[in-house]
Amino acid sequence: MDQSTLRLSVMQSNSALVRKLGTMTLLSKEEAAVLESLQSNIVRLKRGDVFISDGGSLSATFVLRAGWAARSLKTKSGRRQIISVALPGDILGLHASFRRTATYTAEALSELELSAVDPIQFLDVSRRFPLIAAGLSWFTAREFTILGDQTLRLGRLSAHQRIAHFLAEIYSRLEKIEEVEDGLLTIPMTQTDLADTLGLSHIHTNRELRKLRENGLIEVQGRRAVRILDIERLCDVGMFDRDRYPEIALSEPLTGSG
Amino acid sequence: MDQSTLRLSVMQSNSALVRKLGTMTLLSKEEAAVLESLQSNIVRLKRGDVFISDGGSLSATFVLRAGWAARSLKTKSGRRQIISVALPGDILGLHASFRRTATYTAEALSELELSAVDPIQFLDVSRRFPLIAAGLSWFTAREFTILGDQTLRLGRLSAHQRIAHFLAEIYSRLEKIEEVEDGLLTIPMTQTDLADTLGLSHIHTNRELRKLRENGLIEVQGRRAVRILDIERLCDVGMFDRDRYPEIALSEPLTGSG
DNA sequence: CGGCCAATTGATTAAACTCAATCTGCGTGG
DNA sequence: CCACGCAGATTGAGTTTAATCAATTGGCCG
Repeated sequence: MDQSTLRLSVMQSNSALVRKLGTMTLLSKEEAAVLESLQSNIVRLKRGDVFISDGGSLSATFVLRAGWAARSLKTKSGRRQIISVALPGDILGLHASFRRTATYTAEALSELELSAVDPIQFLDVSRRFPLIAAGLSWFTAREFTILGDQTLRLGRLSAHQRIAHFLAEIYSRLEKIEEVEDGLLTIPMTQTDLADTLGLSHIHTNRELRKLRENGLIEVQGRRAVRILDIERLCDVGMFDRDRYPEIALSEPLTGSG
Repeated sequence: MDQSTLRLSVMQSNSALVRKLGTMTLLSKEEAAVLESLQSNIVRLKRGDVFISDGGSLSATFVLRAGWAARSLKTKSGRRQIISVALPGDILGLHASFRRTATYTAEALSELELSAVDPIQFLDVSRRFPLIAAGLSWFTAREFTILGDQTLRLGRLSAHQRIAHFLAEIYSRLEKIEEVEDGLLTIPMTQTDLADTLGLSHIHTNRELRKLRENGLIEVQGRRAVRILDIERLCDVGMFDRDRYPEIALSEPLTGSG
């Protein structure tokens, strides 16, 4: 089996994690199988369920198999801020083996399918399969980039720009996991969730969404879907750089293979 | 040499990194020496110098030996947002071995002493010394926590609260590296730097600082120092949890030692 | 048909920004 | 030693943005 065929088979895996890591590194069949086998302990949750609690103990690492989740924090006065949104294939609590206290809350934004993995297994697998270790580190680095972008968004963009920037980011991330069809994004967040992500009131979020609609940038389809009508202009409005999360170049040598 | 004596000697190391890691894991003399030896290539920079450039290539990992640095991003319209502030002992670009493109800019906030380390060396040392690997992962997790707090600060705190929260965080972090003397913090940031960290205009930052002064929470000493007069009230005002960055408990078993 | 959650709209208030001057401390060249 | 220049800090005035308060509407499910 040549490399492109292999890559194809990895991309067809039914594990979102394998598909995602497969876009970053070139996993062997064995590596893909190992990653699959880690995810045997599957849990199903409904919207609103909390599976990691800020300040509580974190005994497992969670792999998102289907659905969306939010990492969030609350001020002492009870206001919620969503730190970042996790999409299928993302990992939460990868650091569980080093710090067994959670520093954020994680909750289901939609119906959720996730697997709870003993964090020691991740360490073990990382030791045995350097490419997986590299992939996981790559993941961590990407999370870092996304958090940086979130900071820029909250600190230096207007409400209008924040929404456009966020939608562009989600578009870009969903695109990579083949979940965009003709500009249609299924976003299982309420406007209040969106507001809590963008540091806005839900009322202001509603009004600014309407402006994006009126400007012909997006079209809201029912309660949980948004069609991006003009991704170029959306990126312009939100000052979002479409090339910000590139795949790893397959020709690029992967260092750190030990 | 018993453990407490060993710990003492590590804490007296002249390398901020060794001191910092030493508060997290119990480093052996050999491990401390290896960490020291990594940092032989020392660079000195002056305020404003950029040593990592967003979008540019990232070929080294930098260890901050003395002085402060900022990770920042710019919007396309040129507005600056400081993502996080790095203090002595912090590491920038630890992911350089996995992603050789920088996703933020790093610049000196003060005169700076840092060492540029070949990222492969970090990988190599991590493989040979599991405790160091654990310490570095711990570092990464802590950076994550700090970024999450920054997000909460920008998204859900008022200008007044943001300043109090940030000062409390800095107090807490400086305290751990023995750089607080009787509440006095040496903060080598201009008010514009502070504003760019907190997502505010420098004018508003100035006014809110004055209010903190008028309320007897802080006292500004010259251009580059702030005395915290009442850390309890400052934490209350900023809704900052003083116990948010605890040291690792020495009795807690370190997993992932292989 | 209610009941409930989410979305929407209007009116008002409050927070933070921008623009426009000063002011101040400090270093430097004359 | 002093005038000058400059960057950073400070203050005032007016404007904009976004939050809050208060209803009302829309859709969906039992």
